[in-house]
Amino acid sequence: MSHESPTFSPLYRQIKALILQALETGEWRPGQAIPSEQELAARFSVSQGTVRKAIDEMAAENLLVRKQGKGTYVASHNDPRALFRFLRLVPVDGELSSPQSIPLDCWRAKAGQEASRMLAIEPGASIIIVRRLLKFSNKPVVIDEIYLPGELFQGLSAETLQGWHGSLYSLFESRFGVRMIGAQERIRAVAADRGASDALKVPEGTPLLSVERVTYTYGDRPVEWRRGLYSTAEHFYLNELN
Amino acid sequence: MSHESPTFSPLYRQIKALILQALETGEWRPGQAIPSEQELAARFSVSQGTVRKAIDEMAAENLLVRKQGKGTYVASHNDPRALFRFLRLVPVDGELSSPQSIPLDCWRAKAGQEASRMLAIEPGASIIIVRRLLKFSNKPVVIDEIYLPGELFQGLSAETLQGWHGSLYSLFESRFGVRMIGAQERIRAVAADRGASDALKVPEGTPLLSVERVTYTYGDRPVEWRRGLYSTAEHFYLNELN
DNA sequence: AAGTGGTCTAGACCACGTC
DNA sequence: ACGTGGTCTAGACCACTTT
Repeated sequence: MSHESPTFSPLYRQIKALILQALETGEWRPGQAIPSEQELAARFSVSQGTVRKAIDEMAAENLLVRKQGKGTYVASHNDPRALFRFLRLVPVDGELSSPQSIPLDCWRAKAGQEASRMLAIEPGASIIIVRRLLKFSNKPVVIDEIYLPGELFQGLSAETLQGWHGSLYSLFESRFGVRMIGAQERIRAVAADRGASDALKVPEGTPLLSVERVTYTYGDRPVEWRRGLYSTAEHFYLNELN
Repeated sequence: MSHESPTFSPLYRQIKALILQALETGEWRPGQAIPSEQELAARFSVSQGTVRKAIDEMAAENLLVRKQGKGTYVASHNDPRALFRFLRLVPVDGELSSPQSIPLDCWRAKAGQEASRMLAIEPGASIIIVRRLLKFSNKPVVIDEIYLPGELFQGLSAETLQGWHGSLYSLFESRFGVRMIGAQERIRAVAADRGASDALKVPEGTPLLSVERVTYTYGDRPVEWRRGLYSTAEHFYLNELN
């Protein structure tokens, strides 16, 4: 194996890229087991240790999940543990309960300047906008406005959302084959306007968390842009720094 | 090597614990190089690969920093790269500039209920309280109130803070031997009270981010509790979700 | 018993930084 | 030239799950 200098990429990263590619093309689907390390080693003609290192990195990135004695699985948003990876909201006191997602609106539009920049699509391209409410213990806590590229989410409608019980990302994954694997959130404090005050049942002007999120799929391609307003009277945004 | 079942801990974790212990006792200090993998392998009578795996984990936890060709170093808050690991504040537009820390007050007190719970010390134990302002490009952006266990930070005074140029954590590390290695932040939105409005030069009632942080040293021991109020007019809190 | 991931070892060689 | 971390291999054995 020759290791040419400027573009040197170790073997295990090339293997990683190949596995990634198989995930992207849907050869192995979320929730399913991928082939064993031995099989992959044979397939790619490398040692098991090299496959192992590739998988190690992907497990650290939450793309794969290892289960000793069973196998290695493609991570899925159907797994309830995955929910709080993207929703870092915790009640001030009391147990961590699962929220209920209530779709309010869903319509099509053309991408404006901001949406086109955030989603890396042409201005004027088709987008879908979803507004939805998140309730914890039957109390409204988050109001979200979500922008999706129309091309990837063809057929998404209010009815689709109504009929789905589970997280949005598990819907996107199951119905549209779009897997969210990372995101960047920009957080500020804002005053509740009329709309937010109505939806969240708080007085106008109440300080709220504004959480702007760009979500990425494989290859760091942005596929969702959303803005959430969080009522932090009884919840807070929890962040671990390591 | 026998691997008794219920309390089984792999060898590389035991090595990790030993290295951790050496860090804790100050055998190797922040910024310094630790012995080479070969030396450590000899010292602990294991293979280099086992030491390597222990160090891998500690590098992933930002306790050690590997530098190919040079050696492995103890992570330090003197390293300017470490600053934004704990200060996730980014200007809306413009370059990422380093903030200026301006100490306002520093006094001793007895731990109340909340401080004693957060710092895991006895109620009534001695604590030190610091108030300080953070300026970016000479504009006030963050006002912090910081609670420290008096026992660990004996001799910390307003003069100490005045004379220090660098981050607080690099001061704590250099002068008091206390290394911050992780933290948990609870974020909410609040309205600026009189004090915050004065310090941050914003109208009373302006929505601000309230960031409560508990910071941990080795062994997950809490050693700092602080509350910051962030003005998010020209900055936002940036969080990466993976 | 068989198959999976997890650990541990030993040795060879490569890439990087320093002397 | 030398020492450091980084990669790759091959083989042995352990722990966990399923058959």
